Amino acid sequence: MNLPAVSTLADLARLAGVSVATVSRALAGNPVIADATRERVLALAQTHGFQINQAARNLRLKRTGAIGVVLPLGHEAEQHLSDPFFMSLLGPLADALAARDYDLLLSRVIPRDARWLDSIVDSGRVDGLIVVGQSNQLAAIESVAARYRPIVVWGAAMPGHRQVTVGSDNVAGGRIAAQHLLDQGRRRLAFFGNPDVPEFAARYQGFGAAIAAVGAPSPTLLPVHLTSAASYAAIDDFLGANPSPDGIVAASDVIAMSALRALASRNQRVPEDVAVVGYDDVVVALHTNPPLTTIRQDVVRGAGLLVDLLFRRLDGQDVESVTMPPQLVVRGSA
Amino acid sequence: MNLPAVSTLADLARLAGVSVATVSRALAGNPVIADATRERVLALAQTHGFQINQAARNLRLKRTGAIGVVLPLGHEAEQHLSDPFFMSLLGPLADALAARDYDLLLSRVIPRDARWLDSIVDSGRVDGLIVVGQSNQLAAIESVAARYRPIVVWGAAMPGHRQVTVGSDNVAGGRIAAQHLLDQGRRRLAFFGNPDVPEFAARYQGFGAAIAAVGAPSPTLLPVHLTSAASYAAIDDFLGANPSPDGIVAASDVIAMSALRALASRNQRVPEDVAVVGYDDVVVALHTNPPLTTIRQDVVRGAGLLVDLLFRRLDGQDVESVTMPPQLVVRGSA
DNA sequence: CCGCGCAGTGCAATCGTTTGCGCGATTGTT
DNA sequence: AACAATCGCGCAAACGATTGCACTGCGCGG
Repeated sequence: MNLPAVSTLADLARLAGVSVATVSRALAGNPVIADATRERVLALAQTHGFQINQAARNLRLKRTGAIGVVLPLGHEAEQHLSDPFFMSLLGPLADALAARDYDLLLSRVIPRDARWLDSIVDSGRVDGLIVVGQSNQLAAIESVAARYRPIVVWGAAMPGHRQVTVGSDNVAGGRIAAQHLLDQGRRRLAFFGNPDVPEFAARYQGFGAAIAAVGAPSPTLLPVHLTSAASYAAIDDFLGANPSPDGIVAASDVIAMSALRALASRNQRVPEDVAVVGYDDVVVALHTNPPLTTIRQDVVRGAGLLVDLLFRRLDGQDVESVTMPPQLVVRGSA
Repeated sequence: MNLPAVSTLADLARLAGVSVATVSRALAGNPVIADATRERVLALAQTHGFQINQAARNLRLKRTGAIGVVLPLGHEAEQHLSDPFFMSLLGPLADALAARDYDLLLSRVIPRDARWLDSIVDSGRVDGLIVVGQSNQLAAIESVAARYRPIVVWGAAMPGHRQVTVGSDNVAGGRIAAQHLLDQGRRRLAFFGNPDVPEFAARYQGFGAAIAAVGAPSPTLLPVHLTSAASYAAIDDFLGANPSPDGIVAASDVIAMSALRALASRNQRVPEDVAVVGYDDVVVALHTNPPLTTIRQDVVRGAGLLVDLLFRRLDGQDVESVTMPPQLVVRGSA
């Protein structure tokens, strides 16, 4: 069958013997159209594989039909790919946006000046923005959030800030991780991670609180960077220069993996000599040796919430940041 | 300064005291406009931060301004996030497309029927398609490529096929990996990976050829799945039921990591008892214990080439598939 | 001095949808 | 039976940019 391509409402209107306006309303499910007419139009659209022209639609509706998803690479600009955890948010985000008939416009940005976010917002290419990770760009995000409604952020909720965030309860996560180590009788604990990143700061805070609560010695903080090479070097140096802790909480699984490697190279057994807890439960956490005990964040739910809140904001609603409970996944490393 | 928002060509035209047409031409750099006029318009656009309305522009130009990037999840539909290697292509792709002023529309698809790709192509939301990974969808891709020009694929070049591909030379990669093991005197080799995936099949082919060339015993093929859980189980079963190989080439780093873990649980030392070579050099390959020896593919160059070829096809040019040389990265595991 | 060419600009149609408004036909009310 | 209140649908004006064509002056050759 070689049907003539029907690519516009006008084509469809001609076939159905009605006006363009009627076709438009029929497809939109506008109840003012008679059921019989609607069915006829819908059937024709179906058989001819009609797809509406989004550009025209968006123009008329004064929207772009796309949501920008931006990955700020604030720390470690030289690293050309971002955190595996953030990448794992991407898939679920794509799905959640597709479900609402919005496109996902990906851009990853190395912030070079203070106005990088402004220029994305003002580009007019997106109807809203999802920022994945606060990185060290809290101020830039905050300044945009103050003037631009449709923006939501994956990260830590900061009291007093205007940005709407979705994230797991990092304080609780840090506390749970520390508690897991304390429960095993470990007392010489260390935290590996850069507290300039807000999420990490919160994890460190919970970590410290749990330790203080049981009166254990105050922990060590090693502010390692996120690139593999740098973090490994920092950790290796640390282990060489200090008496080894008997428990480590890493701010991310990638850091935890660096720690595992550094410990192995110094013949420290995990978990016997040193227990290690990661954070994120990225796919490969299962594959380390030993498999990584870690704090899981629910990316699917997180992605759903991000999209949900974003559209509520587009609707003009005022919404609250959401923090989800993290979950301890016990494997071999602690 | 509180300038009135200048959001359309008409606004700008009013300010410049010219017509909309002139502004349009000035911004487009059309040489028919007097230099003085062009400069004036450009200056005004600059100071008022004018951004052209893409929806209107795209409608008029009958294009969408977006390139679809699709990740087919053919094998292992239940896995909700795709291969870390493919994710690592995403960033460079976003950059390369942004450089040409195209948006990157992300969609990941679990192929449920034979026409999943057709429906993306016919949706009219994109001007072209980049398919990242052939998965087990070679036929579906081929059938679309036969009727739709602007599509390029990351994967293996298949002689006689119509799809234009960019990828590393998987046969060479497999050969290099095997050769590296053979050079160490290892002879009882195994390949872990599902040859239904074209890239993997090519790697296996090169692997086998290198072994045959030195007259070593013919290798074992274990067609493991890509999900972590399944691959670990399959490898563990295999190691339990068979005499252990002394060298393993995995079709991907993720599989290699499963292998490392399974070997560790059976107290096999790596690389002393068994050497393991991975494929892809994903970020975490550096963090395994021992660090993974692997075959690196150049994602940045690959992304650039994909975009390049795609736009050449959009231009109507005929282009050839490109295969890039892979590179052995020697670390601790082999 | 007339007319022709050309540089520079404006007019208006066009891309495909959405939607306020108006109009005829049908139905319901007294 | 007359009139009002629906109901269903079409007309036409947007949305904002691009572009073929027409138009206005000006310089210049004949």
